[in-house]
Amino acid sequence: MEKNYSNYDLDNLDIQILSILMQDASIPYTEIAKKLIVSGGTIHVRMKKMEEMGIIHGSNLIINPQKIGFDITAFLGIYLEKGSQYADAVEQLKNVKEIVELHYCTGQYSMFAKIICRDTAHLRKVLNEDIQSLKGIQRTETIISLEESIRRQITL
Amino acid sequence: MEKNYSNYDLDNLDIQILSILMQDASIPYTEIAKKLIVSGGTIHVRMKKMEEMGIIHGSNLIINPQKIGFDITAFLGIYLEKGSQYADAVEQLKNVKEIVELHYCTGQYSMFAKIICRDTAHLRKVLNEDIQSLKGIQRTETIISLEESIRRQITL
DNA sequence: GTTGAAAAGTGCTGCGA
DNA sequence: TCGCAGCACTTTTCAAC
Repeated sequence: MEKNYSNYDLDNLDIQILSILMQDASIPYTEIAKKLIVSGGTIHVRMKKMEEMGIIHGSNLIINPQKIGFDITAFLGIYLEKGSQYADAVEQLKNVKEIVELHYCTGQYSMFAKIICRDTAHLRKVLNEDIQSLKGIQRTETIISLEESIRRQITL
Repeated sequence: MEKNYSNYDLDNLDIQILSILMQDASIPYTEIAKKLIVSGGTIHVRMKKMEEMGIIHGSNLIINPQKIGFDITAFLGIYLEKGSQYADAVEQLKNVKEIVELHYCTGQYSMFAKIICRDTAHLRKVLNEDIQSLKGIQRTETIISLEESIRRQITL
């Protein structure tokens, strides 16, 4: 499905389309076409090209977790017993639904996760029962977010 | 715009609509209606209600930053000289476009940021010139993501 | 609150330049 | 390769249940 393009054959038009759609994916193609002074068909062709290039991976709803009862966002520094257990740990952690992001990284932690829970009891359950009990995980450090001050997309 | 609803008057239908749309926001209402065996109009009414409740905040494109030349994802632990400088620091950090998330949090760091940069030179510039030079910021700790193993929405 | 259908607007495709 | 025009589909609205 994914064709072989050079990573950098995006022109100004492509970038401008992305910039608009990254802020609000529900803006119709026809309106973008008007703004950029091209036809709607052109927007369509460019979008299709960028999907084939693997730049665009679909779209998703921006929801506010707190409004549906998920009150706690936390970051988790994970220490592995051995670095070589990484691939295994990832597979196990994929089953923990509360993890929304997981990174393999430099620095003191072997891995770094972002998790979203309903309340403190839920967080404790996830930490104790779902994560710290996994094979290869030595210990974890928890950072709880008290306020999300900024949340946005990159600027092109 | 945002009406006063209790935070928990979501029924099963609302939850199911959210679950479907959170995975792919481009699925048409008519198709959701078929799956859940209700009419398209009902989906529309429910979505409007959830927007008014502030649960849904729009939609956005899922893009792959690496494919458009943003190769480095990093997390930044930020130490403030005084905790009281938080509000001020947030205002300043809003001007740093490379920051995509910023949290006020518990633990050793006063604040915690996620940043996306083009390359190591870009990262160094952002750290030295844009962030560490700001008033009130004592020092920072950088964690670079070598691989994003998991990236998904919460499961309802 | 839900339904079903009609009206308005959008996305997609093929032809021409 | 791009732009235009027609068709199919989706969203939105509304009267009735």
